[in-house]
Amino acid sequence: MLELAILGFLYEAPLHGYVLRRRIAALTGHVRPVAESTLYPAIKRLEKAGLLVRATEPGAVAAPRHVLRLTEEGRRELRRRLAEPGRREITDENQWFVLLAFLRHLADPAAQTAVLNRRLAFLEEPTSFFYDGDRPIRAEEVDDPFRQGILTIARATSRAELGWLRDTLASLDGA
Amino acid sequence: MLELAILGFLYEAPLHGYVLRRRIAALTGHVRPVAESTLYPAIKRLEKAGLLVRATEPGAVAAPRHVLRLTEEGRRELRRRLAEPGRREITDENQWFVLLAFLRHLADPAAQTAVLNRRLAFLEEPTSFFYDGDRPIRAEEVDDPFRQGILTIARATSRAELGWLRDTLASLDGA
DNA sequence: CGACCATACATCGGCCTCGATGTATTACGT
DNA sequence: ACGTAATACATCGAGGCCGATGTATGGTCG
Repeated sequence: MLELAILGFLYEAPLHGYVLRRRIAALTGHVRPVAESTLYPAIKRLEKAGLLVRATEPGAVAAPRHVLRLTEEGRRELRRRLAEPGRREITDENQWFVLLAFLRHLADPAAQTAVLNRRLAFLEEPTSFFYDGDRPIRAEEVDDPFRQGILTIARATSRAELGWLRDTLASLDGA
Repeated sequence: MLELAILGFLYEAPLHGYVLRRRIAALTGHVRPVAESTLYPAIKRLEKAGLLVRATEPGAVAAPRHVLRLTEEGRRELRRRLAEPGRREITDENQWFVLLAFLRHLADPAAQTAVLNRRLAFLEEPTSFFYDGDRPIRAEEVDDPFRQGILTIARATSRAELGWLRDTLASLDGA
């Protein structure tokens, strides 16, 4: 998820770590902040894997900056990760949102459609949070107001996303 | 999050690991599956911390089971974690849902209200995913349909949850 | 009667993440 | 002149999570 965000932001323009950090904080930080001690090793990993290169520039404001730029391999890797997301990226809303934030970088509308269809299939699987044996329990049956909340909120989210997905798939198909 | 789920499920009744695993899978598994190799060490940690004890029973169907039971300290610890959640449990929907699933075990309605109010405060902070400098960008301004989706879905979720929160807070206040 | 699946638990190595801490510079208020 | 905050990067140790793999047993189905 972190690596995807790094690749995604660098895909558009080279950035140095500090700005990258603030972009990531804006994207996912209110929900799941990323520590600096997680970001910098992640950058190093990607560098070691040949997905990005660093160029040291004198610091405009403070210490010298390392401007990060994706290599051609890095650009391919982002597109690959967008086109072939793991199951977690599809099911976990946090990770899914990161993927969505960069899905525009997949040039082929058919590839974008394929990814959205995977999410659609996941959302259409009937799932609950609570079961009576194998039978999913509906919000109306639960007497605990907090568990009712979970089901209510999840249902509203699902409904909104299904609507958006169908609209977007239709317009991708039309285009 | 995992530990909270273990404590929460065991709070109501002693269970053995396998059943516990299936309960957790139902609660969070469709979004974020928990590997067995994560669950069993987590149980051990809690045992080592004196929060639960194991009793070996001959297996009804297969191998012998370890029936897990919370100690008095374990019960206190669940209530403590519910009453004083970390920031992540408030902001991350996945973790928040786990907390909500067990919030009923907090006997005091005032304590429940306090937790819901923390979530309310978080949801009322104006946040976006994308910024133009410091100014949050609204869904209507984004031309990328995928980023529009993120904002649309997040807004729908937020609206639904705010409605539920206000209703629930009102009824807790009335009770 | 043999294959396979569900039950039930466990370990190991590798990797990722986090909190704490450190270094250095510039800007700003007071 | 001095403290504090923001900029900008980095390391380290502790601990958590995962995939792979292992060990049993009992039930089901062809």
